Amino acid sequence: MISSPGHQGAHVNVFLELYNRLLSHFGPQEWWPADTPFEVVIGAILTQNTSWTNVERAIANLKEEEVLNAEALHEIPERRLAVLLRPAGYFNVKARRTKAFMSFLHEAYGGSLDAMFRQPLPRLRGQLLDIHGIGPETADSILLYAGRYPVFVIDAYSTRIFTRHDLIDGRVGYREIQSRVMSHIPPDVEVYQEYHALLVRLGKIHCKRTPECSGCPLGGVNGIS
DNA sequence: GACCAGGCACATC
DNA sequence: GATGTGCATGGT
Repeated sequence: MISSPGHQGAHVNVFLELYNRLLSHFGPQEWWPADTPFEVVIGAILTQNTSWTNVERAIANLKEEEVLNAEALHEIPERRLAVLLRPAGYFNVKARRTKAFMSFLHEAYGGSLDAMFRQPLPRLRGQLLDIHGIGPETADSILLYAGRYPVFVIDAYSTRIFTRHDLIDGRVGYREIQSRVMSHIPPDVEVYQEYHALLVRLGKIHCKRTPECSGCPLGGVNGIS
């Protein structure tokens, strides 16, 4: 639990309040579900607009074929990779994106994730965004969960929850939402990881389509349930 | 059978 | 800059 610095009545940090309530209600989520940082990176690409259970099947295929490593994934033909990625959906797209990342990793860092993660945050974030198929959420997931950089990940769930509870304006962009959150939460890798995971946990069951969102564990955050 | 899932690139206006 | 569309499997 994080305590709010200026907790003197009128100015409550609603982002912090939300985090504390989620943590109390659900407990630690212990994300990202992966054995290695490399697996986090690949999972981040594969989970784009896709349920995690489908990603798990594709990851299992990669492990089965023993290609879930920097060398083998760089060598494997895109066509054959696509077959293994089939259960994750968009398999042709994701095969291309995975190969694009592998090309970058080898050309820029000799295939070494450790070397890549030695780069300063702004530089590496820019490099990741330049890779075909890696957008803001995928880049930030890689940075936070694989590289342990203190960046907050914004996704469809967090956007919906923040909007629904009136913590942000519904139409602002990714960077705007991200900076809004990060300006309210001290930079801490563990907290950022946990917060994002908790938002996904909540988003799977609430803040979806019904206006009432009955039974929401957040109750009165920002006066809105 | 419709709708959804831990996005992104690209075309068009 | 905003909006629309293709990409694809598997669960509810």
